[in-house]
Amino acid sequence: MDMRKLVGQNVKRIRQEKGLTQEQFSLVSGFSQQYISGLETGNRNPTVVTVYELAKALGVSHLDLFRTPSSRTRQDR
Amino acid sequence: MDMRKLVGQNVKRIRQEKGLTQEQFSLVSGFSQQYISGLETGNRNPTVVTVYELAKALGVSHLDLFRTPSSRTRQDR
DNA sequence: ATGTGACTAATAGTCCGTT
DNA sequence: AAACGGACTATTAGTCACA
Repeated sequence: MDMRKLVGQNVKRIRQEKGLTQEQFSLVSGFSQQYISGLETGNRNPTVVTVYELAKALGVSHLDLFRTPSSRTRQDR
Repeated sequence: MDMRKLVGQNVKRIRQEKGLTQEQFSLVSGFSQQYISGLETGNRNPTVVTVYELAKALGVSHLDLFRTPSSRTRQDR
């Protein structure tokens, strides 16, 4: 399991569900657009504190950023 | 929410449930006993990849290391 | 609107020893 | 058996210029 990609894909999916661009998410989260890009493409290995800040900015539980597709319930999708 | 302490307490609890000492867990996980000590006391901020490796060594899902007490079901406890 | 390469400062994680 | 500290190396945080 590639945790970098898992977290990155979850951030990307939830961000898009909220209708945010990387630049808009950059403003609300305080992270740079480039850093968010690196995260979403799975090129970053964030710490647990960083993931928590991302989840907070997205308005979801930190657990949501660690879920695999199979661990998400149908109503999540 | 202090993610360092949350992860640390979960590691400590599950390790103890398995009846492992920090030194034994050090051997199966490949992380040093000193590092595990720092983790469990909430003084470390591990990366998501590290948390995944810890979970694998403990034989649990990585999600189990991110759960708050209130997000754990009764049969977990 | 997103991704990449290069960069510095901070910190993740090591090994040594000690308590 | 668990925690603490110092010195050390590898990796991450976070940015900028640009594609």
